[in-house]
Amino acid sequence: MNPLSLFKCLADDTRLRCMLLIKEQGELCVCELMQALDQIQPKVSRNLAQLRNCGLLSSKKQGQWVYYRLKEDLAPWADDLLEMTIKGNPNFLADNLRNLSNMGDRPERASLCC
Amino acid sequence: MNPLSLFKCLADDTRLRCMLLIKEQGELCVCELMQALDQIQPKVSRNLAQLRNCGLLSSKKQGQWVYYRLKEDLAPWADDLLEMTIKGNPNFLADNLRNLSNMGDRPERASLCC
DNA sequence: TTAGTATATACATAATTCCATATGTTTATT
DNA sequence: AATAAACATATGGAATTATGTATATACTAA
Repeated sequence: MNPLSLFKCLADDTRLRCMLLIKEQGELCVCELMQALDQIQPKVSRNLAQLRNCGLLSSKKQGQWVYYRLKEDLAPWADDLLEMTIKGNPNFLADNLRNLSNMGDRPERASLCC
Repeated sequence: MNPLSLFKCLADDTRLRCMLLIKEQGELCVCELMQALDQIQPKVSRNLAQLRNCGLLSSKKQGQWVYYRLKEDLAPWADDLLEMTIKGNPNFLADNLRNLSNMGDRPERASLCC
């Protein structure tokens, strides 16, 4: 992960919020991100695909849902950078996290039930 | 300094290298950055102006030269982020620093002579 | 099998960003 | 005063990026 690629990925509101929300929440599926960001599905999906292609996210399919999380081998400096961004901007995700917690019928995770 | 603005500023090769070089060197003038980056003057100048307009850099004129440095009140998380980027990518600036040290006739700084 | 939900992607267009060239301003030098 | 160096900026156009719509795939449930 070279720094220019990382910053290009983060230089878009949708992608930045996706990355930070996933960093905070561990993993999220597309429909949760749609709700959190209040954005239509193709927009969210397309940007997540881009983040995965750049090596920032990985995805796993579970039933009808696709969960995205930080790539397991993400460079430590990049991971720290995300954390620092969250810590340094405590209100940046406030609306998105509220939308997420207001979401009814969030999909159950394998990690929660097994 | 909101995170999206910062990442947009850093999502360009010229601007990213300018920021990291200035972070490392304390302050640099336009002609030094031209040499370090091997880029023409209007390109460097334009991007520095953008970084200043976004609140990342400040400039001071000294004789015929204009020196750029990190804005004094730059948010600590942003400053730390730059440092982390440098530390996490030790070779990223190698070529630029070599170009800089090969530069003959670097302007003398007030900070060095007074 | 049919219908519905979740996600991905193709395509055309809109919006943004980036650039080289040309030119202007300021300062230093002769 | 005339020339040159350092820097800034305007402009038109090129290139990149982002978007909405439409559609396809995969899975679930009835």
